[in-house]
Amino acid sequence: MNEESAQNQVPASEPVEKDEGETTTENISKPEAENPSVEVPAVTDATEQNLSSSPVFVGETGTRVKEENKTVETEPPVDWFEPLEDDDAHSFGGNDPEEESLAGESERSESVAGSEKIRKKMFQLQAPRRRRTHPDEGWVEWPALGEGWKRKEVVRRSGSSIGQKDVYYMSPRGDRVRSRVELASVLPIDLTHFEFKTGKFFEGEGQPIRIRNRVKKKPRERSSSESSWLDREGADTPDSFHRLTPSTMPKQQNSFLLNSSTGILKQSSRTDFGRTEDKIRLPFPTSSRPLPSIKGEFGSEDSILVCAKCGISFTGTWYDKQRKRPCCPTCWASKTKEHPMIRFRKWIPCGQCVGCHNTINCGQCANCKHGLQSPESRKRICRKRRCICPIRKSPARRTVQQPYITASDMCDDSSSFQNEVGDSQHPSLKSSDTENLSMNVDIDDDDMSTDDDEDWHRKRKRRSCGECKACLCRKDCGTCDFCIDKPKFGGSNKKRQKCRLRQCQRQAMRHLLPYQMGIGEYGSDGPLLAGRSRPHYTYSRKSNFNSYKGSQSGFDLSDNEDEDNNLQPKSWTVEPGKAPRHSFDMNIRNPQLSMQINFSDLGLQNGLPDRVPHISNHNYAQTFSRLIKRIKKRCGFVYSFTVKLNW
DNA sequence: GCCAACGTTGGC
DNA sequence: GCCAACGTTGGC
Repeated sequence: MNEESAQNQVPASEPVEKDEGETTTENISKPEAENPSVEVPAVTDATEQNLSSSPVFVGETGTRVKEENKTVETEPPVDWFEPLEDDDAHSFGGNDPEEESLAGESERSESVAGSEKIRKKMFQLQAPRRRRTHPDEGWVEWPALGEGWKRKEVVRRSGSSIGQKDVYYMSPRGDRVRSRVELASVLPIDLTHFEFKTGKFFEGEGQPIRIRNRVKKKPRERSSSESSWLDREGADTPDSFHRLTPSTMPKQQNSFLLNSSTGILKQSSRTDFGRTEDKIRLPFPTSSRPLPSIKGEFGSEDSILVCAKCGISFTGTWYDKQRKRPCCPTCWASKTKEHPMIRFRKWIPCGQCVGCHNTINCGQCANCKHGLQSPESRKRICRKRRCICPIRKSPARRTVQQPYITASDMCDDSSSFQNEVGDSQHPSLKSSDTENLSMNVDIDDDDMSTDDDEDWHRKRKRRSCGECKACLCRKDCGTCDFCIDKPKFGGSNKKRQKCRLRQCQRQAMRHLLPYQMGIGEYGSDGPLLAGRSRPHYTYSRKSNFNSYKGSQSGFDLSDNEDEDNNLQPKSWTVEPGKAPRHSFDMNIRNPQLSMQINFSDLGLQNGLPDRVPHISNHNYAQTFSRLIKRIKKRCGFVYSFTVKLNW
């Protein structure tokens, strides 16, 4: 490093160069050493200060641009190929219009720029200050491409792609080439067997011409949760144009596990299984290169990144949501920005537990047999190899006060995890969350397949069995509260729930079911009381109910109708256009409290007189009396009703 | 991109 | 504990 400093003839008075010298990696020093004759012009102090003191280097202000342009006249542009902090190595000193525009974009937003500055300053505390290299240094004669060609490798030391090594070529005419495409345009030879990264030609089957290391993913191989935000974020972020491996990120995520206690990053069961490794690999590090230790030296290996969140180095090209900083798979999985709290919504194998470490299929379990019977079908992981303490991942709408749970934390003591997640004191685990967690942790055959995306998909679909009458019904009743809420029925889309009539009789949450189901209407078609349990069922009819059925109560209880229909939602819904505007809540409660309806209160419950002449208390009484009779007739017992009338 | 609807949470 | 509200997902 000192040697390199000497070679670069860096003035000792330049603090940046001093600092940089101490952190320069071999990746840089090597080519420089190989080309010691390269003369490194001195950099003016003014420029140096500008470049070192501000995290925004490209056109931060008009003055800045002018200064830099002025500098260009007196000396070569500073590191035209190496990223300046936020830029990546593809930047050619702002020659790339796209990059220019992007840089300008970031600068136009003061708030963004401000936060960026803070972030960069913080990041600089972790990462060594980048060392500026001269554009003319580091070039190595590269006769493989012909006489006069030069090659250079540069390791990115900043920006979101920090740690990545870029290869550049320079033609005898001075054309700088940074990609195969550009090379092809400059060098009119057959580059079929030329590997840009290594700069070598391969013949025959020596090596694939270009290893993309990408999996041609089916749409369903990536959950929309990830794809959506990946796409969204990627589309939003300035550096999205050089997003590296977006489509494979979710899978790659599964390929790493971070033990927070040991700090060891290791490949997970996914890779251990050997199934995905063939098709999913990290894009930059070679497969033969061992994964770095937790203390892997920053920048000393290809694609070693330092997680901006936890500070752990890792291989790959993981970035946080904004792609602004490196983000290790574990932190990435959390999909939380800065907050150390995460919320799990999608299960991924931890890679640490017994199940994940088991690499041998038992051949006896249902999943193994399933695979043997129908190998073409979706593979299910052997039950013996199934992760017993999966990590839940995916972004949450809101950050919750949940401790940062790592794979190792859960693997070390999965029971504690269970206890932890079941802690009723935990805000995120109260009420529905506890149920959801227990629901998801309770893994059945399909819950932890080899494809966690499918798992998630199934979880989301588990509210529908697809077989019951309700699931097979494709038509909304148009009258239940959920239908009325729908925009197509003129609703405000606040409830956003499926028609009650179409709520799965087996798996829908019970509070979404038609109330009759709670007392056995669908009992013959599926397990009773399936889904999420609630103490009682409430069906609200608020002011968006504009009318009332001719039967006055909204309950069509005529005896000459099919009884099933009478107990279908449409029987208790109101019909638009006929009537007094009111709403009511009817709670079905303890069966032992039947016949507790105080009919005399019905019309006056809100202290209001019966303002609807043709609907008297007596009518209500009759209506509900008939209703109760019918329910009693069908079910043998009667729940009590609490009816609230909101006029 | 639209839309149905799943799943979650704050307010009550 | 309930539920209105709505962010988000997933199908099309």
